[in-house]
Amino acid sequence: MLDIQRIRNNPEEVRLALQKRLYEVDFTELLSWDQKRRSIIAESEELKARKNKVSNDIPMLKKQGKNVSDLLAQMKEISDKVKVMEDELKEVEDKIFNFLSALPNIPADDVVPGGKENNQVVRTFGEKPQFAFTPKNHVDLVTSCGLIDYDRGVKIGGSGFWVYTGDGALLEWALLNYFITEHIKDGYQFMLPPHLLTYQCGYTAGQFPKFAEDVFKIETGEVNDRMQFILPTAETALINYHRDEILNEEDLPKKYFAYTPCYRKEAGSNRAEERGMIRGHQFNKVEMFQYTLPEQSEDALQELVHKAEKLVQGLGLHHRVSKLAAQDCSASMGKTYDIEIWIPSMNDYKEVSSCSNAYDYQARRGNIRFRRKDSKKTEFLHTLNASGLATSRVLPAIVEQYQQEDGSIVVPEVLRPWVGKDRLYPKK
RNA sequence: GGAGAAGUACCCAAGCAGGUCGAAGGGGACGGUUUGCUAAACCGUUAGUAGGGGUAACUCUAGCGCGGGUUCGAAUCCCGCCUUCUCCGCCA
Repeated sequence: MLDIQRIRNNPEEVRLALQKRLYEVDFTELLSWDQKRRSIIAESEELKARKNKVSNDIPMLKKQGKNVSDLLAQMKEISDKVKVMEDELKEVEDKIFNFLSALPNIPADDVVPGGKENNQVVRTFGEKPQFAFTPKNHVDLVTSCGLIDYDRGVKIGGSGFWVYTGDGALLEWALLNYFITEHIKDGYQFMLPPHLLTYQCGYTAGQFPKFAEDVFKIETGEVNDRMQFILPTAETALINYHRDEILNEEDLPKKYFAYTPCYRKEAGSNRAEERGMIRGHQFNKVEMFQYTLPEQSEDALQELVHKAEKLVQGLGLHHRVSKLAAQDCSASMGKTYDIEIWIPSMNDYKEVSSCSNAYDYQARRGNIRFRRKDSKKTEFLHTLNASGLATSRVLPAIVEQYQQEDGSIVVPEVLRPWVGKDRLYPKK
């Protein structure tokens, strides 16, 4: 949600800022609604003030034995008038709300305009591994080593699902344990939220109303504000944890992380190049989340990016960090860095973490504020989220980057305590 | 799943046969008097918030779980919903 006051005062500035993400918007209608809204309020409140005053006087007049029937009739008239005005007001406020709800966040000043093609690689870590043999792709590797069962995954869950089996499950679980351990070391609080969320959660996060088609809804409610859906990311839960709250300045920042599976429809995105576990309807992710003071969110974003990178580095995997161009940032976010991991068989880098600063965009939608210690004033806080990490591309990267000529896979050192093996071999 | 009860400000809690009730009382917090210091005692302050108008002082509107309705007037009456608690049943 953008601040309507900002649009009211500088419509052109906001329009140009949104244009950076190739989003065209015209505020003339909005501004006329805004004008109308305020004039209705001014007029109806004046009527209400009068009505309140007279209504208060009526018992006294009655006590004095005066005839108040004229007054009652007058007040009835005013009451009816106010009612009509309030209907009008609600109508125009709905229009304003719907308009504002659909607007994406304003990109930060240092975010470059345009689409994906303008993303900038900020830094890279490691080198592309060179193989003295013909490397296999991750689908073949995890299948031959018995780590993932794709066929039976589809059999029991339908297209886009897989099953982690045996050492594969251990390897997956080891990754999650590794991430969790690191976040706890860094002072983040571990959270396990519900996986079913209410409509309001999706609204606050910025997924609704525009992207409601991307999530799995469950049957219980058809009406928008009663429906529940399965979370597409733990971010959706964590942003709502402090919804409608006023935190104290000294309690910020709040640093959380959560593990949840993530469920996404991914409708229409089944591309041949994305076979395997690169894109599925369900994947495991540990998500970091921060609520910060506005003046600290920039540093917090850097911290999150470094934390995500450190996790990939700890695994010894070649990757790079990209700063996204305006259009490639998701709607709620003002600035985003992606950590992208090298997948040899695809000859490409794939996102394993997206680290974003939403500034006050989500806080406005969720009405999440804090109180300044000195001035006692309330302000919207800033929220940030970063994957740390999603496993569904880390595991392919591990098996591909660590594969050996005999088809076995070396287990990254940091995972060995949990996997209990240092190498995984193909089944006969 | 079935049956009851309840949701009032930071917390507890009165009000609920509609009319100075934006709300008694207590606790807490804050300020003060007293005091060598602390405690106690006493006095005082204490909705927060959102929105409208105004350069401002200030002023008005909304608000007693949420949303509607009745009425000149609703914390109080009516309807719908949400949440919590208790009891019964069922179950990992």
